[in-house]
Amino acid sequence: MHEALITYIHAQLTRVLSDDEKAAIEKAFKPKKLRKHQYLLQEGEVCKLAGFIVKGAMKQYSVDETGKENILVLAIENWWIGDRESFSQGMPSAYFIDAFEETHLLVITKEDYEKHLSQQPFMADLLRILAERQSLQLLKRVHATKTLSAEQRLADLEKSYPAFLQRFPQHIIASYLGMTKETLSRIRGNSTKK
Amino acid sequence: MHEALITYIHAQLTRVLSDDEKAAIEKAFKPKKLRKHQYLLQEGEVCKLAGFIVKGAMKQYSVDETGKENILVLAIENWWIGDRESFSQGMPSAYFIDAFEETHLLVITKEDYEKHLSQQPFMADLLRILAERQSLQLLKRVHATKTLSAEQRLADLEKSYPAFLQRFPQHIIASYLGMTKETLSRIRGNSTKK
DNA sequence: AAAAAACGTTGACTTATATCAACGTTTTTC
DNA sequence: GAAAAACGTTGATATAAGTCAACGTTTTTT
Repeated sequence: MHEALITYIHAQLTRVLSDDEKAAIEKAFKPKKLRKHQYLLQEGEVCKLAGFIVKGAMKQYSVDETGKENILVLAIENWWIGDRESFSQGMPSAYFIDAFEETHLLVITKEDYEKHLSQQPFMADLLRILAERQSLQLLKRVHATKTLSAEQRLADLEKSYPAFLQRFPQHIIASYLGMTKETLSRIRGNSTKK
Repeated sequence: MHEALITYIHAQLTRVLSDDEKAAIEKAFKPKKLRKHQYLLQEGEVCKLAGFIVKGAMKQYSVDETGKENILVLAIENWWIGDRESFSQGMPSAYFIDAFEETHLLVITKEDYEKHLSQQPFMADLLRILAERQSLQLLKRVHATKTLSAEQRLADLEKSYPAFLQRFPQHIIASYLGMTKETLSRIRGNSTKK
């Protein structure tokens, strides 16, 4: 059940976990299955769960006045999902998170984290590593949106996260990249032709 | 000399530091003064220093083919500065970092970190807290550039970091916000008039 | 204090991307 | 397996913001 997560943590820390550490993880994280289109979080709710995706695909997005979805985060196997700000500070979320396919998660609540993992020193390291990596990725994304054209941003995604392109339909990718589906369609036409 | 940094760390950790911990900080961080326009880092170099700004103001930016500066990060007192990716992975940086005013830093090298701070458990917590905060800020910034107009982004900055607006000239702010100085000028005209 | 550089504003024009709309194809639902 | 929904493409048009250029003001340099 928890092998995927344990393997993942092992890889992040570049060391194996002790039996105690594994046991703590198994106690803290509970399996949760979401059907396609099911919400993990809705705007206005406090995010009670942080999840590790064992299988499936999810998206995090906001919805504007006109009902348009604006996709901020895409996540597939071996990614984390959840609104961290809402989760850690207990404030209402501005986002929706839902399953784009049937998705199998391992989720943890704040209470289970406190109870089983907060005293584990390896967790401070793991959380630091994950936060640092995420902040590097996001800085690149800020830089990309400031400096690259729509076409270059697509090329960048193709290079950095090709899996997303196979996994999500174009209108989702377009929103993630900060352009309309029409623009993405035209851009793809160009680069395929050349 | 190091009081500002110690006070800052104290605030982040929400606990006081022991004399030992303070001593480790004082050994690891060295004062460094930069004159106006002096570089801390240039594109292509490996970032050897991470700095805490005691007094002054700095900017991190890339320069495109046409010579245009694209400002990614602005930092003033009590902010950190440095290219983390280059610093921690030893790769050549894509960015310039320079002092916008005469600036007084406390800087640390990787070697001094390893020697004096890497065994200190409080550092894992501090680094985690900083990385988590940064990643929340960056996610907001990604969201803002995806969903807000130039005018709304300015309003957002006025609300979130008013100090920047007093500290940096408009063409710097404009670049940081991802617009031209002309657009910023016109936008300010609008909101002032109303 | 003069000269040079940096800064901010305004106008005319351009451009990348958005919007709106129509239509064919594929996938999902019941 | 028929109906509905989701998806992708293409065309016509609109628009926010960029570019280029000129000019006055403020700040910095020497």
